[in-house]
Amino acid sequence: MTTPAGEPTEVADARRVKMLQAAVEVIEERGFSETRITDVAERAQASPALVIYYFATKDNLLAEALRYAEELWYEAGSRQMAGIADARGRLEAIVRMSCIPEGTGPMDSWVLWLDLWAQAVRDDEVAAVREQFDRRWRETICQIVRAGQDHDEFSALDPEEFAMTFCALLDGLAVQIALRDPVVTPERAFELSMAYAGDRLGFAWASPDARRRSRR
Amino acid sequence: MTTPAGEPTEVADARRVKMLQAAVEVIEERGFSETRITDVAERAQASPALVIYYFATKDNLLAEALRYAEELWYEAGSRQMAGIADARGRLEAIVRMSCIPEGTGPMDSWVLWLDLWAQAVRDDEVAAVREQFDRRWRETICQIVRAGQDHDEFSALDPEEFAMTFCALLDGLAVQIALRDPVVTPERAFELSMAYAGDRLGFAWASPDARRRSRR
DNA sequence: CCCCTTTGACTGACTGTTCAGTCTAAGCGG
DNA sequence: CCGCTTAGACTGAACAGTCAGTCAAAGGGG
Repeated sequence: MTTPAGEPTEVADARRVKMLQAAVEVIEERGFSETRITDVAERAQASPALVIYYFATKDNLLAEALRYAEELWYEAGSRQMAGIADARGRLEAIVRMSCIPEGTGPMDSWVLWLDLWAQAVRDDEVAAVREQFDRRWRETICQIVRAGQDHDEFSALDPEEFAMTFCALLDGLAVQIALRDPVVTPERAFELSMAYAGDRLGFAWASPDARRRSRR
Repeated sequence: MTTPAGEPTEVADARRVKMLQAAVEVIEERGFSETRITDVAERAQASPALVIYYFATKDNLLAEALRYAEELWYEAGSRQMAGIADARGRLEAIVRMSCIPEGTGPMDSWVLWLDLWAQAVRDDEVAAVREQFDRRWRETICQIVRAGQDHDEFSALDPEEFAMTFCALLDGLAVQIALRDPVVTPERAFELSMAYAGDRLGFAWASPDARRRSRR
């Protein structure tokens, strides 16, 4: 066995996290397949050999880095929603987070997800991370919808179906945002998402172009 | 200059296309970054050096391969829509094509698009291909909507806005389909897309679970 | 003979991984 | 308190393999 044995020390654990953090950053900058162990090692102030010492193989390092990033994203989501009582507000918070990059933490954009998807096609380990992430994401939406329905904030519709469609919409918009499409700006994506949610869930969403709508 | 000079011969042009076709196939099988010149050369029954002779660099080859694939996809779309008179039918045809893999030609799935997106983040040439593709795709949807509105098939809404949202929805669903998500099957994606379109554009879409809906 | 096409052989650069061994700190018998 | 041992953390240097791109030369049609 080359990996650290038995119980991980606190020191070793901190190192591990530092390397994962570094890996996430490098993947974002250079892309998944262009990420070299040396880059990660440099950023984590360690030698390439040490990185292998901790993660055994490059593939494993990258897979764990994606897992770590997913966890970060999810925690950020929970933090955004915390303290918001009404379902509509929670939905808005989460949509805003998903559309408008904030620059908090190492996940300042969706570019990582594009790499994740591309890799998930052929890499089973990455595919598992992707699937779990999507499941959790849909489940989060589902819970918000159900809570809103219980408090008569939202109209009665199948939460599963709504989540499936809504998450797909958010994913699709996220692609445009990540690739900086000149037409689909983050703000526009946010408005479109909320307009859809308001329409389906039955709440009024005051969009900036509400004037045009109110005329009809 | 190492590339074939002046006017391309018919023979040389056929070779070129064969190589592009081969490249697309290899990219689909192995992924963009794992595609080696040797693989493409082998499949096109040529030597690696000849591939370089035609395309100068690997990056150029791959970029042109993506352009070629985009063209194929677009032609397939036109073929699907040809002969369908009503806008609703054309929309349905195009959504079906985008959701349900057919296996016609080298584009038997969306996996290529995931690679395209991931590469577009850092490669300007690929980014240009992506942007053009998206623009054309949205424009196609726009035209269908406008045609439908002219014949009073569809209700009056902003075609641009609809196209933006609808294309994002299709993209998001395509991701799930390409990654074979156990929940979002191709048929389900097709139904969800058409349900959304019917809802916004104001036509009745008889979904398989129409019984449940008609009860309320 | 000339020019375009094609190739096999080669190379130079890159990079994941191994390995032999160093350094540090803790455990422990005396 | 001291020396000895052990184990984990860590590293520099080398290895082995890969792969894009080069080049000199051959093939072949006009």
